[in-house]
Amino acid sequence: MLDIARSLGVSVSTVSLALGGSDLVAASTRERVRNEADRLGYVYNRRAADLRKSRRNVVGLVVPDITSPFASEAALGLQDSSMLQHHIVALSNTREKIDVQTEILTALIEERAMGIVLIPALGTRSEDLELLNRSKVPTVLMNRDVPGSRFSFVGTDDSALIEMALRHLVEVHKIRSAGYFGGLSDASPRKNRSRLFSAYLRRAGLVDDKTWNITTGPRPLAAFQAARERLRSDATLPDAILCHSDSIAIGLLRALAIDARGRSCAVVGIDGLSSGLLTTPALTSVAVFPARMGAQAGRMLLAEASGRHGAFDRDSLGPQLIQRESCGCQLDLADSDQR
Amino acid sequence: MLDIARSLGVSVSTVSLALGGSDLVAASTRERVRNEADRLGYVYNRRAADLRKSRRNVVGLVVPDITSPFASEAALGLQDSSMLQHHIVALSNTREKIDVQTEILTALIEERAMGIVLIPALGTRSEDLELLNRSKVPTVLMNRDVPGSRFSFVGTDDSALIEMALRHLVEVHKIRSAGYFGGLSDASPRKNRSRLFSAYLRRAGLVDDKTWNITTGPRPLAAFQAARERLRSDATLPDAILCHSDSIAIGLLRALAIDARGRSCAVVGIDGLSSGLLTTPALTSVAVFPARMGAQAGRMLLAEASGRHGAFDRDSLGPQLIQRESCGCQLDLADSDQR
DNA sequence: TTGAAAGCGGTACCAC
DNA sequence: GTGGTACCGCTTTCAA
Repeated sequence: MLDIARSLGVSVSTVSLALGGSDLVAASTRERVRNEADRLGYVYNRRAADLRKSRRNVVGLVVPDITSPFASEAALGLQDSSMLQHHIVALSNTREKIDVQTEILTALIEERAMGIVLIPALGTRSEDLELLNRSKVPTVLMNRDVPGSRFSFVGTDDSALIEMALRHLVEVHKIRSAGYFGGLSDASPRKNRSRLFSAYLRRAGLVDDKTWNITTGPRPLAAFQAARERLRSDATLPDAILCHSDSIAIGLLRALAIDARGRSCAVVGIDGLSSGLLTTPALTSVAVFPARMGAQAGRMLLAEASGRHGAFDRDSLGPQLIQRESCGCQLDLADSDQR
Repeated sequence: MLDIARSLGVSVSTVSLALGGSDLVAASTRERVRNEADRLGYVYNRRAADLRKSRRNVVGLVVPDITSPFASEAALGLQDSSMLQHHIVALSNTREKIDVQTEILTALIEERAMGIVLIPALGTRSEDLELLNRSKVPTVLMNRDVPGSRFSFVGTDDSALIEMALRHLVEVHKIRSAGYFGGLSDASPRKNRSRLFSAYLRRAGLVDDKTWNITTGPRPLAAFQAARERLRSDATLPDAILCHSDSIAIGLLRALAIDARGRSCAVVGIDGLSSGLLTTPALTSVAVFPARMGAQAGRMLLAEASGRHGAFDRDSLGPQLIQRESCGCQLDLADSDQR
C-alpha cells in the first residue's frame, strides 16, 4: 500500500479508503488507486486487516475421520453456512487420538479461530477440552457428547430415530425380536441408541436379541468381519437388526448374503446415505441429514460469537425413514431419483 | 503480553523471549512469566506473530465436492503431510462452479495461504487461475489438468492404470471386446483415460464398444441411472466394462444385477475404494491411492514454498490392481482384511 | 477530500 | 539478562 501511495503521491490512508470503496475519497482518485494497485500486483492482506479489526474469519472443523460419510457431509453443510459469512473452514482429522486432537485445538485457538466444531475423539474427557473454555473460543460439540463439558451440542435425535425405525419394523413387518448391531464401543451415540433401543423393545414387549449387540469399527469392512464371525459361531438371527450406521449395515448385508444360508432378517441402517440405494437389497435407513447438522453447528457458532449464547434457531426437522428393501418393503426403482 | 509484562514489572521483549523459551532469559524469569501468562489466561496470537514474519501457516484444499471418496481421502493425505509442518488445512467446496472457485481462491490468497491444492471445477480455463500466479501462491493442481496453465500437477498415471486393467482382462479373462463407462464429460481424466483405453484396444486388436462410452455424474446413483437407461434401450454387453471410478462401477453393478437378464460382463473400477469389497459381486479395481496423492501434493507445495521449484520427490508407486470378483476372478474372503 | 499518526499483538535488533 | 523500540500491513479517528 505504501508503494502504491508513493507512486501516486497520495497517502496510505487514501489508498486504504479508496481500496475499501469508501466515498470519502474522490471517485477519480479511487480509480487511479485501483489501477495502480493491480498494475503493481498488489494483493490485499486480510490477516493484517483482521488483526487491526480484531476480526476472526476461520472456523475449525475437527473430526476423527473425514473420510467417513457422516463427517464429510457435515463438512459440506458447515462450509455452506459459513461461506456466507466469508469464513474459511479449516478441517482436521484427529484419528481418534486425544493428543493430536489437543494439538489441533491449540493451533486453532492460537490462530484465533472464530469458532470450533468438534466431533470429539473417543475417550475425550471434559478436562481434555479445558483449553477450549479457557480460551473462550465458541465451540459446539457434534454427534458425540462429552460428559461434564458445558459446550453446546448438536446431535441426532436418537430417541426419535430409534422409535421411527422400530415402529416401522413392528407395525409394517410384524417383527417379534430385534438386535442392535455395530458402532464404536465408547462413543456416546452408541450407548444412547443401544439403551433407547432396549427400552423401546421392552415397552413393546419384543425380544431384545443381545447376542447381536456387538461393537465394531465404523467402516463397512469392520462390520462385515464382525458379522461373519458372529454368523459362523452362531447362525441364529432375530427378525430384524438395526445397525448403528449405514456403513455398518452395508457390511452386515454383505455378510448375510454370504453366510446367512437362506435365513433372512430385516436390516435397517442409520444415516440415510444415498449409497444405500445401491446395495443388494437396497438399504432401508433412518436419515439424519449430517449436512444439516453441520449447517446448524455453523449457525450456533455464529450465535455464540455474536453474544447470543444459546439463542440460535433450533433445527426443527427430525430424522426421516427411507423405506427401501432391506426391511422387507418393496422398492419402486422408478423413483430412484430420491437421494 | 503488555499486561503480563506490567504485572511482573518486566518488558514485553522479555515476555516474548521467555514465552518463546529462549535461553537469553533467566530460567527463573521464564518460569515467572509462564505462570503469570496462564494465570492471566493469555493466549498466543499466531496471526499477529505471522504478520511480522510474513509467514503463512495455512494451506488450502479446494475441491468440487468433499463428499466424494476421492476428495476426502486426498484431504486426509494432505492433512497428514502438512500437519507435520504445523500447517492448518483449509477445505472448501466449489460445487463445480467457477465463480465460487474464484471467490474461494481469492479468500485464500488474501489470507496469505502458504499454498493451494486445487482440483479445478469443470470448465476451468487457465485465465480463471490467472489470479493464482499473479499472487505467486504456490499451487498444485490435482487430478484434473487445466490446459495452458503452468502449475505443478499431481494425478493418476492413466496410461499405467488403463493398461493394468485391460491387460488383466485380456490375459486372464480372455475378453474380446470392452467399453469405457461413466465420468463427467469435461473432466480431463476422462478424456485421457477414454483415449488411452481406445488406443490400447486398437493395439491389442480388440473390439472397442463405443455404445458404452457414456458420460455420467460422479455418484453411484447417476451411473446406475445411466446404465439402466442404456440397458433398457439396448441390452447388448461387451465382454468387459471399465468404469471411470469405483463409484460409477458400483452403480453399474447394481444396474446389471437388475436389468442384465442373465447376461454377464466383467466390470473393473478405478480408485480402489475399500467399499468395493462389499459390493455384489466384490469389485475389481485399479487402486490409485488418493491419500498418497494428497500427501504428495503437500510435499510439492512445501518444495515450491522453499524455493526448490519442481525439485520434489516423485511418488514412485504406481497404481495397483485389486483383483476381486467382478472381473471374473475368485475372491478369497479369508484375506478380506486387505483394504 | 486527503494526510498524519496511533494502534492491532507480536518479533527482533540494539543498547544498557 | 533485560529493556526500548521500530517494524509487519492495514484501519481509523482526528485534523488540516
